[in-house]
Amino acid sequence: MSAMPPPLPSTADGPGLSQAPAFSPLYQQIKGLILHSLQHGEWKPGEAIPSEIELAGRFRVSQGTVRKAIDELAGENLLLRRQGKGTFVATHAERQVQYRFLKLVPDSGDVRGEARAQRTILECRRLRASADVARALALRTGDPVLQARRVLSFSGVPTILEDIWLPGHTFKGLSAEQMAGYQGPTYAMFEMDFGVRMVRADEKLRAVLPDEQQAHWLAITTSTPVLSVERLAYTYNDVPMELRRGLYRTDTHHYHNQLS
Amino acid sequence: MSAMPPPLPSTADGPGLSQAPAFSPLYQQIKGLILHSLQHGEWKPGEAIPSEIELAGRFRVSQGTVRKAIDELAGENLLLRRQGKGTFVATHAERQVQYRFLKLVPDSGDVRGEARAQRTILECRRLRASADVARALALRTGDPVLQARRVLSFSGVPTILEDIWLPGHTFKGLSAEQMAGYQGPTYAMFEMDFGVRMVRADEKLRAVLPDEQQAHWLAITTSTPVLSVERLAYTYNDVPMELRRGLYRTDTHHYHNQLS
DNA sequence: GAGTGGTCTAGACCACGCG
DNA sequence: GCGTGGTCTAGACCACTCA
Repeated sequence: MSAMPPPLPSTADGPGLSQAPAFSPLYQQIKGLILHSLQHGEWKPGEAIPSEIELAGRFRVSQGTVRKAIDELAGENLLLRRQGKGTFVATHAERQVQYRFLKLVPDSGDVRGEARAQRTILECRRLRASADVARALALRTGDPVLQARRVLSFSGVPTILEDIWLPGHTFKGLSAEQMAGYQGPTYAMFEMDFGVRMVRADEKLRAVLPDEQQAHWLAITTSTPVLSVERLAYTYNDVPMELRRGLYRTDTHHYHNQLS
Repeated sequence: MSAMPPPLPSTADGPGLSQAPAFSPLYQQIKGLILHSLQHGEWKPGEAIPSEIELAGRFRVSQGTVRKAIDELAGENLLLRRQGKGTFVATHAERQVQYRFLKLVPDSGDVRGEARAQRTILECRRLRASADVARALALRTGDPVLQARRVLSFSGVPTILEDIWLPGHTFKGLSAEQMAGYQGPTYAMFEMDFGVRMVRADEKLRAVLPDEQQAHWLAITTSTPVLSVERLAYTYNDVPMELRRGLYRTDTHHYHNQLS
């Protein structure tokens, strides 16, 4: 006999969901439901989601349970809590967390807001996925993909040369003008124009020598080592959505990583 | 009139602590107290700390408040929770999180437990801090420091060459035998023998060419680019405790980084 | 079965932002 | 002054570990 009636004892489901396996705490199920709404664009990047109390009512759970679900989503940078205002869908357009995935910083001074990058689009075309690109993006070889090549310069110095591959299906209609013209992070443009939000990414780093062409675009010699950065970026649910292969000059910048 | 008497209204202090500035939640103060005990070795790495209920009693707060403090410390990898068993002081000797700070992984297969590193100590001596080393370790130029140089090999292939600088005062008596003989992570040895636990670190990465000597130890040519990794590791309270300058071969391995 | 961490609830109050 | 998130409490029950 329980003095406090738990509306959803153990693995039961009020909101309309069921699990088979081990045991899923209520707040995890709530988290899943919120995640589902995020994926399906019920609330757009930058917008506020309903208040904790309202969500608690909707899901028939206590505010504390909703809170724990939101806490985790905020910890994963999917939501952003602002005391006194509400909880918001995170976006790459935020002033504070702009270029969250770019770990290259100038050797002197850490002020990233200072010298903003200038973009030069060298190429932007649609083609068929090669075997390795297809594998990375979970496509089939020959599927349509978009490829862009660009140079990022800081204070007029070309510093990053990168190739970007995107699934052609999702990014239908992306143009060089769009890549060049948008003010702010490219990932913010992806959110605005294609409803695709990059949530996390894996990077593989290597030291390499550039070939003739690469050296040319970076205004260095072929005997200047550069940092090769291969990034695979994911949207919700661990779906890979972008492959990037970049070369970073590290004579005036360095790649900064925080371990904990 | 409050129906529930909060023993420490707002910024008051039960456990014996006071703040001047803005406003410090109770659980933050509790966190500080636990942190203090960790720093002063009240509980050693690997040991269990008192149960939540016991700590709640000691600090005269509710279990929930202690829980939130511990949650944050666990999130920072200072504590490790194990359901049914207790909460433990984190250590670099844990099987699962061994080499947590080493981000170099073999290109094929991610099984880090497989091919364990073989250490070769090339050098281990005491000397006086140069200006840059002193600045990094928050010492004064000329202060005693320990310096070690070693090669890490995987499957017999020399892959990492690194120099390590440590404050001579704290690591008095560290010998080459100790560096070479210890089984397991070097950071675990630091915990055991010197009571120093590395808690977080910053790394700066660059692509460089090795000089003659470096190339020799890594069994490569001077025209093979390598990854330069400068690491500054901190113990509790953001006190810098170790400077490492490593060169990583990236022909068979890569530096893996997870962004989120 | 005792003890530990993990979940869930309900309710009170606080800090913050904004009209 | 209201609404939002943030803190704190007290208590019940669940899941896990180990003797």
